[in-house]
Amino acid sequence: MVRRRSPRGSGDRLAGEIVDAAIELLIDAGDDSAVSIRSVAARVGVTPPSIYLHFADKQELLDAVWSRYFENIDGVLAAACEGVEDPLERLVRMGVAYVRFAVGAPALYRLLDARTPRKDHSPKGDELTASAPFVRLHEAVSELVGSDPDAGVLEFWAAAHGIASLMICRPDLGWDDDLGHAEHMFTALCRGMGGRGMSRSSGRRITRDGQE
Amino acid sequence: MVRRRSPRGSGDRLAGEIVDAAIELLIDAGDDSAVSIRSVAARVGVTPPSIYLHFADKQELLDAVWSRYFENIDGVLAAACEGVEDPLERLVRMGVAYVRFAVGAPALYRLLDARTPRKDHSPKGDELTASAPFVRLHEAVSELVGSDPDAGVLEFWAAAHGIASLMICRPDLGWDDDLGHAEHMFTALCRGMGGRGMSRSSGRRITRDGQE
DNA sequence: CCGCTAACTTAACGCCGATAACACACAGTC
DNA sequence: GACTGTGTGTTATCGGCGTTAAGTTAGCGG
Repeated sequence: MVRRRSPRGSGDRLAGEIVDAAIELLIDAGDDSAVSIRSVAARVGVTPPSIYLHFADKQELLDAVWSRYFENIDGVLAAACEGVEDPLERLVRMGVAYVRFAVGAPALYRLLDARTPRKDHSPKGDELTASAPFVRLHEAVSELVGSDPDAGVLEFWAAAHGIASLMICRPDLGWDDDLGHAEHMFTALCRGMGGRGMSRSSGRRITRDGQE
Repeated sequence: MVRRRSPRGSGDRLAGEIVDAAIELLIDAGDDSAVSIRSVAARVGVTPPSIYLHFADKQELLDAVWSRYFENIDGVLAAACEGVEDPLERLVRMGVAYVRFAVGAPALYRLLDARTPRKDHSPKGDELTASAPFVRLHEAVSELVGSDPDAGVLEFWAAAHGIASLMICRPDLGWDDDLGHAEHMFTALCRGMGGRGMSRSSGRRITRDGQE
């Protein structure tokens, strides 16, 4: 594969093509084993070291792929609950849409936990809290629950992720080939959250190691 | 490191030592990158190809590691809800215990979804359904919910996995360094499930691709 | 046309998972 | 006690991986 050298100012163009190529490889193979620096480079029509002009290492490339992929989620959530007023129903639909989005491109979705957490990097909690899908969920949760909607969003997301993750990596568990389980779980979760005055803290503090 | 050859009958002894070594490496490094066929072999005191006398490939070794690790979960669940009668409370405690178990050894827990699903392997749904932790959860869910406890268990597990997975690979999300979110989520989920007569199917069928 | 530097290539390092071919020690047989 | 088969490993090697150092080429300002 041939590829003309980028004109002087715009070497960054290659960065985009690299991300595109990685996404295509992930989707085609349905498996991250097909994505190597070398295979991505070959697909773009360039030599492997060129990748490093634009990404510090492979993980940074995969982060970029994840970002590009995850940008789409907000549109999906918006479409899922369009015209639905009831906050519980909105949440259930968004949850189901999230799971559908995830299982629709498993190899891409799995980038979420494929990465080993980097210790060096600052807490991105704020950046998440400010993201479009988060605020969208936040609205609905706020309407549904009395107190601590932030916690509700996080837990809702965790539940959605759990379903998506298990459906992807343990498909042999009786998911009935549809999203009924997802819908059922979200309904239960939202009904439970919607209860009046359930506070998050039960008084005692539950530590990670079980001590104290 | 030296190692005497195993006596004639018991070559399988090495298999156990290999699994031990892999577990130690995972725990020490907190990261699967430290586990290679070579590093495991070195730790056992053997050459790399010897691994293949006992495991077909690296994935099979990791599966064995996962099995050994996951065998402990039933004891953890049992201990967590010992003496607790209320099924909702039992479930919440087991859920919290599950998450604590997972985050306590993240590198080990992550083996659950590190593996790319193998297409060739038969549905292991039955084997899960028969497993000790599953039946333990099943009991509690059955007491709590009217219909379809199997679905309840699966969804409960998915929620637990979601929390654990996110806490491990996105520690920067405001988990408050305790398991309060887990407890809160399980409480909500169980309360929602415990409701009277919520059926799983809503009539329409929710397919994965959103068509029909 | 000159020279600078952005954009990319060539070559190589060390590690990886995996395999083929070989070596050795012990068990059973005669 | 020598013979042989086989379980239990080792040696040597393959191709691929992520990554880096050093070299090359092409476009743009002067």
